[in-house]
Amino acid sequence: MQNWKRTVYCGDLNKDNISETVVLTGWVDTRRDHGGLIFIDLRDRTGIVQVVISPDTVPEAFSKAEGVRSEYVLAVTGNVGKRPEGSENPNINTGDVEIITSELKVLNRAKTTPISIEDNINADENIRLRYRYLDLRRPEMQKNLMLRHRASKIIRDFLDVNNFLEIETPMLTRSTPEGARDYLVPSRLHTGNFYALPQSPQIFKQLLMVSGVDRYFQIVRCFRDEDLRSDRQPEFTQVDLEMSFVDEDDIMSLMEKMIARLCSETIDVQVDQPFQRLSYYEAMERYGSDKPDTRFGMELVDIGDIAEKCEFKVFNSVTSGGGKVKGIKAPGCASFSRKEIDDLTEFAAIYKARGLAYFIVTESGVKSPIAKFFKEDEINILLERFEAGPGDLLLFVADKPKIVYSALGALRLHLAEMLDLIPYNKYNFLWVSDFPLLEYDEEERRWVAMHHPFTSPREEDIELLESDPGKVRARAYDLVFNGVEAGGGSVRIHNRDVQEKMFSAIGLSEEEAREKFGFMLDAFDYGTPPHGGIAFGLDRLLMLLAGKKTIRDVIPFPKTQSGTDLMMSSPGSVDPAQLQELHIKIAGKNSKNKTRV
RNA sequence: GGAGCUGUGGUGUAGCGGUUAACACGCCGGCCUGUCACGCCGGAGAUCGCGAGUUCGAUUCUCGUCAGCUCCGCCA
Repeated sequence: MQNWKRTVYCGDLNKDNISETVVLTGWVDTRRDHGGLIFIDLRDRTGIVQVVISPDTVPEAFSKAEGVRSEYVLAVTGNVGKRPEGSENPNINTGDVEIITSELKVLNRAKTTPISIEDNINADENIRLRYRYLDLRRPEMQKNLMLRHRASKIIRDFLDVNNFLEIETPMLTRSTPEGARDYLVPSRLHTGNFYALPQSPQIFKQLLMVSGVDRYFQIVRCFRDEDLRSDRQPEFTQVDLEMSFVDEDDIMSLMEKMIARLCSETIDVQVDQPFQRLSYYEAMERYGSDKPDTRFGMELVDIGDIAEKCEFKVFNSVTSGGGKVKGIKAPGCASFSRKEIDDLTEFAAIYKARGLAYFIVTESGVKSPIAKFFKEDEINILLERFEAGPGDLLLFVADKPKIVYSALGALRLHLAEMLDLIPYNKYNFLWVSDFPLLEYDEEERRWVAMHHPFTSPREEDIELLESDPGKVRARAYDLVFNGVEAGGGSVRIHNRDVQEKMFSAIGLSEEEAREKFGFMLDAFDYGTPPHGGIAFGLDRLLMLLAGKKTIRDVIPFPKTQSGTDLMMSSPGSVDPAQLQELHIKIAGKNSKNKTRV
């Protein structure tokens, strides 16, 4: 009686195993049938190993092997043999050995798969998502799953050693004002009332500090019902933590150690500490972004002073109206055609820039429709400031600061990508800090918290909360990783008076504050330690560590851009009886009740 | 809510106002005892996302629609 229990993983075999008898299980990666000899590459999550089946020695196994096809599930018993001289395969880890089959069992058959199980396939994401279980069978996706596991484990171990307690917080919680749109869950026991899924465990972790937990963490799913992007999913995972009796430097320096360890132990990259720090204002001025990609230069250059004096009306009217005029140098792009420059203008228009002025720098001077508005010395100062020489192209945007930043910031990234100026082997981390506590929301016509309403203002700015809210600086910091916001946190308000002032600054009435956050204000009355914390987007960290362009590649079962799951067809309709039980009626004729097949 | 790109055998692509819709991989059958992108021979497989319009004729042009992706808005 043959025992078919696996004794070893395919990818773990090497010279040391030679002459061992092993039992392997796995999927048929490829089958090479030479008529008189069959090779099967057997694959499991560790890799592949070549299995040889000879008709002379094992005719029964051979005839079974003839019927085997790709992705069949097999168990193979055999001897680990050294490959014949010259037939080693240096391309695979197990290439020195092969399995001389003695017995073979087909555990299951497989239809031809809609996508092939190999790396570098170019299949439509549509199909990959519909057959996600097959997509995940591909080695690169398996690698991502393993990376995810490794990363969580490294983080968990690091935080454990540093005295953090892993504590779970509720998933059924309540909707609070501010922030993203909530996912709601109807309450059956309380007709007409709803739970909300957490956008983050923010309030709970602060209350845990009140409880004396001192250091908390959680690797936790969060939910935000907003539109999706390549780095945004409706449910995503945060590495969430909070510490008592610390200031921002304590948090940042500990987190730098954690991130550095994560990088070294997952992708063997050593990152320098301390991380670079940049103020929000400096980040916006130099990169046009609060999450600058600092792997390359191409910084924005301010020419407000020259614009102010020049004859070009568009420029000087902007400066006199409180706007900004800034530019960027596209190195070696003087040869751009009219069409290419038009395309850049169109690109800038996405960010509401009304125009894109340009200077083409040549040996014989500057060519530009607006050059005539500038004096020669103004042009020279300008070229010097950009360190521009013949062959370069200068691009300018004049507008409200916000538009100048976002248009040029995006243009900077766009050009860098176009010109292949981004060193993809670099891993740059930086902290952006000194954010404004509040920003004015034109639509709602009120101040809103830039981070969240529990972020502490700087001590010396507290008095400005009432007089000049826009000037108040927050004790907040974001971790930026290769131009992606990978995390953010702050020192929190731990004082009832300040918290009430904050609520009032964002236009939350006393009644509302009491109704929505009364429990929190109450908690602050019972001895709340100073505390602060941070949360990282685990999916984004993994995306960057894995060198992927979207977090979907590091999420086992992600949603499409329209928030659907193509594999299980969610969201889906529910039985009317379920709705009735919840006292819910679907209003409106446009209610979608279709089920995808 | 908006903009752009994409949609052709199982997969990835080519193509064009009239084609027998082409190619590669895969698949099926045959041959093959050292391959590993195995090789050789043969074969099957596509109402060109869906709907309407223009046209003698639409996979091709136009409009709409659906789906996927990228982005703006949104995302404390």
